[in-house]
Parts: sequence; structure tokens; C-alpha cells
Amino acid sequence: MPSSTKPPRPSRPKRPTILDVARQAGVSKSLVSLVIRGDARVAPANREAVLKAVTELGYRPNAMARGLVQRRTRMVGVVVSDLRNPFFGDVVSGIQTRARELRYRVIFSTGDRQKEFEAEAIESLLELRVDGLILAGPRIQLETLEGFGRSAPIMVLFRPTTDDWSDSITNDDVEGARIAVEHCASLGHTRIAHIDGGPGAGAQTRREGYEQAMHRLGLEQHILVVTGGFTEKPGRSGAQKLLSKRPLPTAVFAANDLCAIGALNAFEESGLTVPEDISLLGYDNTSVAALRHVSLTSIHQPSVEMGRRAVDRLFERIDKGRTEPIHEVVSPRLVVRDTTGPVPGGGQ
Amino acid sequence: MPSSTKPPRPSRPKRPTILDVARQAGVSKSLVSLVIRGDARVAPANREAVLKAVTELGYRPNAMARGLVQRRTRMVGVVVSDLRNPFFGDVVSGIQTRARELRYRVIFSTGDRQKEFEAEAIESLLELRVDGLILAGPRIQLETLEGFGRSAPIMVLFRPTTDDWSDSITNDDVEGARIAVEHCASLGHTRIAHIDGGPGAGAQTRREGYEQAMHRLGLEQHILVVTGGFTEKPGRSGAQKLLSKRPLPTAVFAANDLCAIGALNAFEESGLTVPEDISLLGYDNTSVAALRHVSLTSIHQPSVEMGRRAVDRLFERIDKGRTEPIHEVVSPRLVVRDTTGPVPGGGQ
DNA sequence: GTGAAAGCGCTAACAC
DNA sequence: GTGTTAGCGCTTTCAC
Repeated sequence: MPSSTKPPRPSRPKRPTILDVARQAGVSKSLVSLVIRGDARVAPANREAVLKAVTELGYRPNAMARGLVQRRTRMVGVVVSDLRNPFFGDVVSGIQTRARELRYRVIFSTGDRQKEFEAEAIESLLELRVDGLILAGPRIQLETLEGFGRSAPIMVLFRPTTDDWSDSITNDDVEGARIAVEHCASLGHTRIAHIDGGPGAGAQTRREGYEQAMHRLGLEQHILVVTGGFTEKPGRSGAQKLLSKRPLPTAVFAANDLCAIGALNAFEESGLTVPEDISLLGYDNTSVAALRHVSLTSIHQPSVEMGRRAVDRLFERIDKGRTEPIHEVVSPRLVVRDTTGPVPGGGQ
Repeated sequence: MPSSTKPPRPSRPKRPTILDVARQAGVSKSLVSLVIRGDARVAPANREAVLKAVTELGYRPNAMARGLVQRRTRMVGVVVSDLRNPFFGDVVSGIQTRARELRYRVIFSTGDRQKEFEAEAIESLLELRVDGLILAGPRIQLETLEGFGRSAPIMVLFRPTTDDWSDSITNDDVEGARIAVEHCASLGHTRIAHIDGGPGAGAQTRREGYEQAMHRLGLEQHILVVTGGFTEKPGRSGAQKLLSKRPLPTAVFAANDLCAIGALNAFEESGLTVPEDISLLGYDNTSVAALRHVSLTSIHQPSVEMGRRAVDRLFERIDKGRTEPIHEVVSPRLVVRDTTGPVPGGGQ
């Protein structure tokens, strides 16, 4: 038997269009269009008829056709770098709330923690012609953003940009790192180490902030940075690297909360007690840091509010014609919990 | 000064179309289309010229225009009920991976924990004409799904559907609840209470499973259900309701991990120790349950795998013409950690 | 191999 | 108030 027979054509039932509705209601399609968009100047009788036809047929407007002719979609695209980090849940919540207030819809995409897929995610959203794009903690190289910026206004969250074709809102990672280090120092710690965020958003800045702060405190000889990442696993392996050092650090500043959690596990498995033997700080002040049983000292950044403002800034570009870039920096603050304490033995 | 002046027309730089590329490359637009879609039968010289024009102009194909003519988008829409629950991060990861393998793109939307916004989120995706829709733990009434099912194949995750126009994959919540209760019973507990999931996905089934299991064990006089929810806060308030009961239950089965965490906090704040004074179980076996410091006994469901299968099932409907519904049920299993222990005092 | 033309489902001008 | 018409940016026959 010849294999030239086509695969079974999937029976996709043709979906009703505005024309079907028009016919069913006995009016023109422009009239249907007016009704659907809630225009006032439609005769009540016709409105009823159209609405009736709409429900009968199960008609749903085609956003692609509409977007095509209007040349705008009233959609904001959001690329989230890590959906498993509850931190981004907060950010997204702020974005959603504000977008709804401004009558924008939000669609998300994610590179699922992987840099190479992030570009695809951005590309998808841009091809869908979102009116604006928010990148929440992007892992990609910021230089590659330029090509994207030509397609839509871009707001970068949690990583500073300096160019003209994008806006950014970041928290001051250098200051956050300084606050973290100084908190440790104020508890008597000198051997303060850092597990960095690897290639993650803000990782480099936090590392620099750490180093600067150590210098300023005259602790440069104690500077110790190991490679980590923004999730538990690299946090754990970073901590293991630290455990092989002698003398051991007495305090560890981790790149973010998830990283800190990974480190926490590694420390405890090796028999160390936190904070008695070793102090630990995270970053982001996520819901998991706040868990009673974790109770991680962390650096807070106003995630929900930052999400809201991201939408506002985008709105200015989309609907108010702003063209000058705005690179905003907000201040982090320390949240002391139970993973930081005085240096063991009162000093080295 | 008259206020009749229009607001400043935002200067949206017209984005290049396929026609601009064609002109720049000195070919017809059909030729450009062929190149972009990677068709082989294009003269190398022309291909080069087109590609060059594409980069020079920063051309990006318009997915709406394409979708309009092709009547399919190669996009799967996913509505996630709660982005702050790490459980859904796992599910999404499974969905993404499988979708990429099948060359589908994934876009997300969420009702941000609120039932009334969930319908909007679904609506958005459907208007964008996604080829298929996955609802991960939807909070909306399943009856309202019927209207949606006419627009695209729908896969419901974590809530069983029984109709013809949707598929579903659930874990066996009744069995999960039974396993939880029997685990407690095997430790000698009899006063086993349940904090339910309120209006959340699967909440009712888990509650019924709990009640059935209690009956089967002859513990019906100890059945005690309080209202909770699928996040920390209702978990906490549910626990507080339990704390006012006398005698106190010695074991508590919470609707999910987040709910259990909330309960855990409430118990400890009231001076009880877990599991010495009271045992606690969650559901979903999320990353937070696995945290060393939480170490919550929980019921595991294969979230990543369920995400993958959801895409497979959708694919069957979209590309292989399947029309008979499939309602699949997978088995949960117990993961024992440190929040469950023998009944205090060796019995009531 | 390549181009011309039709049309996807909708909105926006414009006529009546 | 309502209908007609011309596209939006693309893919897809169908000629050549």
C-alpha cells in the first residue's frame, strides 16, 4: 500500500467569525464590531440580536485580526527568569494588578532557568506584537537586548541598563551587599564569605558590592568569593567549596534566598549549626526566607511595588510618548531573622 | 488656551514588514516568506540578500498576521492558578520541555490566585487563538469551561473533568487522602483532623477522601474538618480553628503544603511542638516541603511528568485529530519526613 | 525558482 | 444608526 495518503486532516471545527454573527443577527459586520466594542450608538434591538447571535454561536473575537488592523494589542509581555522562585510570584502579582488597572492584559513566558531559551521566550512575545515587554531578572546578555528594543519598549527589572532604548528598575545591589556585610561586621564577624549568583541577574553587582564593603571595612584580606547561582543546588555546592577552606568563614552572604537555602542545607549536613557556628544571609526576602523554620536574615527589595512601577513606566512609553529612558534604582533594606548571630567565640 | 489639542501622538516607529524586506532585497514578498520559513528551493544569492535585509531592518515576523492566515498559532496557552506556589513551577517546567520538543511555544497567564480573574486569563489566551489550552489547577467552576472548550482543546490538570470536550489529568486525591490518614493511623493517631482547601482545585476530593478513610478505619466519630485554603494564610487560620477544639487533634492533614506551612506556624506559635505534640501532613510534595528545616511529610504527585503528559494529550487533539476525551488519573505516594510521629502518650 | 493575487478576521473611514 | 470598502502583514495557490 502506497504511503502517499495524507495524515488524517484533524477536524478542526471552523470557529465562528464576526461575519457569521452578522448573518445570524441579520446585520452588517461593522454593526457587530460596534456592539462588541461596546459602542453606544447602536439601536437596542440590534444590540440584542447581535448579543444573542454571539452566545448562540459561541463567538469569541479574534485578537490577532484585531491586533493586526489596530497595530496594537493592549498586551504586556513578561519574561520571568525563574518561575520556581517565589520572588517572581510577588513581582508578577504587582505587574498584573497595575496592568489590569490600566486595562492591559499580561502574558508570560519563561526560559525555564535556561539562558538559551530566554531569547526564544522574548522572541515569541515580540512576534506576538506585545505593546511592551518586561524582563524580570533576565539571564541573557544585555547587549543582545538592543535588537529586541527596536520591536517594542522594554523594561528590565532587577538588572540595570544604561542605554537609550530600554528602561530599568533595579534595587541597589551594591548597597544591599554593603548592608549585608556591615550587618555581619557589626556582629563581630571578619571572615565574611560570599557565594555569588553565577551568571544570574544582579550577581555581578552583588559580588562587587560585597568586595567594596569588605575593602571599606578593612577586611580585604578576608575577601572570599565562591561560585554559586540563584537556585538551591549551586548554593549548596558553593557552600561545600567554602567548607573546604581553612580557616572557615564565620559568616556567609549568599546571592539570593534560594542560594542561601542550599547553603543552609550543606552547612547543617556537615554538622555546623546556624547561626552559632556560622551566620548566613540571603537576598530578596522571599516567602521562604520568612518561613518560621527557615527564618533567614535577608535583604528586602520591594518586589510587588517594582512590578507595579514597571508597568507604569511601560505605559508612559506606549501611551504617553515618552522616549527618554529612565533607569530607576530603589533602596534595599535589611530584614534580620534567625540565621545571623554573633561571631563564635567572640572573635577569631 | 483651548484644550481641544490632541494628546501627543506617541511616535511609534513603524516596524518593518515583509514588504520592506522584499524591497530592500529586490525580490518579491513571497520569496521573503519562503526564506523566512526556511524553504530549500530558493537561489542562494537571493537567500543571502533577504537575510541581509532582515538583519539590516531588524525585521521580525508578525505572528498575528501569520496566525491569521494559517489558522493555527503553534502556541499552547497555560493558565496557572498560583504562581507563588512552587508546585506550579515544576508543572510548568514539564510543560515547557515537552512543548519545545514538539515545536510548540508556550504562553502563560494567571488569575493571580483570584477566581474572578481566572476567566479573564483564559479568555485572553483563547482570543489569541492558542491551539490548545492547559488549565493548571483552575479555581473556576468547571461548568463554565464548556464555553471555552468550543474555542480550543482544553486540558485540565489537577481537577477531574468528566465531559467530552476536555481532557484531564489528575492525581487520585481520594487515594492520596487515604494514604495520609492511614499513615497517621499507623502511628497510633485517632483524632486526625483535616484543614481543607476551601474552593481550590481538588479540595473537595481530598476532603471526601479524608472522610472516607476515617470511616473505613472506624474513626468516624473523630472526623473534624475546618475550612482552610491552598495558601499559608488560610492554613494558619484553619489551624487556629483547630486549636480551639477540645480535645485537640493529635494529627492534622492539610490540603496542600502551603496550607500545612501556615498551620505549622500557627501550631508552633501556640507553643505546640511538631511532631511531638501534633503531627502534620501536607500535599503536593513541593520544594518547600523538602526544605531540611521544614521537612514536611507530604503526598507526592508527579508534577513535572503530569505537565509533560498534558502537552502530549493536547498534541493528540490538535495534530492527530483525537476527539474522544481522556480522563487520566495517576497515583500519589507518601513521602515521610519529620512532621509526623507517634501519637503523644502512646494513645488518647 | 520566482512573482501576482487572493484572502485570513477584523477595524476604521466614509457614505448614506 | 447602519452598511460598504479598504486594508493590517502575512501565507498560499497558481502561473510562468
